[in-house]
Amino acid sequence: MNSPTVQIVDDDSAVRDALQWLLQSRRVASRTWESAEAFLDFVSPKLCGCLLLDVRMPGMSGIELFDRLRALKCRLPVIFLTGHGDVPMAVQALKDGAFDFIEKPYDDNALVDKVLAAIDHDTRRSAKDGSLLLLQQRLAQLTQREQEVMQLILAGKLNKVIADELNIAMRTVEVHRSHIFEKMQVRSAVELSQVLGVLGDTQDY
Amino acid sequence: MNSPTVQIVDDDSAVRDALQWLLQSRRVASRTWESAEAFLDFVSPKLCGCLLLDVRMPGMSGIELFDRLRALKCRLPVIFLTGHGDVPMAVQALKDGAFDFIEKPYDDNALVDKVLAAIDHDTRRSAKDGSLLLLQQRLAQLTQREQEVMQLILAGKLNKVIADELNIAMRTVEVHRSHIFEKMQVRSAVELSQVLGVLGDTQDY
DNA sequence: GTGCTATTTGCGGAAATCCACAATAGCCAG
DNA sequence: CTGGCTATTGTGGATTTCCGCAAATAGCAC
Repeated sequence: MNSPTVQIVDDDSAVRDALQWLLQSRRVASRTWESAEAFLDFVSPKLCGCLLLDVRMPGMSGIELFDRLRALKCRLPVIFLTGHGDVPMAVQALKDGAFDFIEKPYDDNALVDKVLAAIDHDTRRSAKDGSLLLLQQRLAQLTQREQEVMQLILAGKLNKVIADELNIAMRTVEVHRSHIFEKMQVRSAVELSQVLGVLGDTQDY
Repeated sequence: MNSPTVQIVDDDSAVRDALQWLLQSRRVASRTWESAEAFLDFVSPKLCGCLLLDVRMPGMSGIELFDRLRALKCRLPVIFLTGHGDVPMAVQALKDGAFDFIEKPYDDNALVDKVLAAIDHDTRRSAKDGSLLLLQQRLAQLTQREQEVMQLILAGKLNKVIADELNIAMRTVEVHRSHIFEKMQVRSAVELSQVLGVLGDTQDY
């Protein structure tokens, strides 16, 4: 969809311009916002790249915006910018999943490096999310009954046992079984268990 | 093995005593060290609990000790203590896997909470490591050939195909297969794939 | 050499899976 | 009401898995 872009949110136009100029000089696309509210109006799950976010702003603070974005499931990596060396805040932000926390004045090269790292991280995450989504779409194709049967298959139960537990004929289980394999695009219960295995560990940083 | 203990490393005896007294008053076991070197001599993989570590010390710094511990695969959660609000250092430490980063002067209750959280984290990690170790011990029981066969089973291949690829009789594959299930204490290829699935995601914080 | 383990193979049968062909029944949309 | 989807079941056969019984070869340790 979109190409990786750095979203810059800062109330100080001088900072916004400096950042945008810096990134532009390194061939990194960016877009600026003068308040958390303005960006929040624009935010969409399709965004990719990263977010350069000033902590202290009139109105909604960067930290507040960060919380809102998390609530909105926006997974954009966030790099905080702050002029006030606040260790507890930095620690909390990172523990809450912020990608980085930089003090102003910042070093140009260091900042660009961190931005590039964040973009790279987001690119990888998007790819992972993509295959995860594909998997979930396949899962969604399964009918209710098929999902029930699948659970029992993954529990390692024999068709005979599954038939018993669901009070249906073994033949019916066999039919469901083959439909499940077909829809999930696997050829055995082992493969099924493996492709579904990655669903458990959806972590970030 | 050991009961959870807080290892306190600080060159200032007043700080050491204050921390130990504080923890003792909350019924948390602790032990103190006056230098990174002293602790490093004592460290063992059996330790559990957490590490309260002063950043700035004569000789080896807390950060240096932290690096050494990581190299030694010591998984003890580390809470840094520092008197100098250094945001970049805190950020780097957390990104490197430190559990927390606290500024002096610290709030007693907040510090104890973080210590308890770290101990809790370590306890969970130990449990996870334990079952992981058990799994690896079982894996180690498999002979070379059995491991080869297991790989192919996990690739979803039929016994017939496995026999072809290894240039052995199908019956041999069947024997290996049953030995594998027996040693790994599972009753089907699906279960096998599931118990081995957790091996992929050995992460921390 | 003897004993132990790993690796290999064959035979034969019980049990389970996979599948094509065929059919019944309920529900919902056009 | 007719066509499509879902769920269900049956028959019968090909293929595969699982397993006990039996046994041969090779390497390694005591």
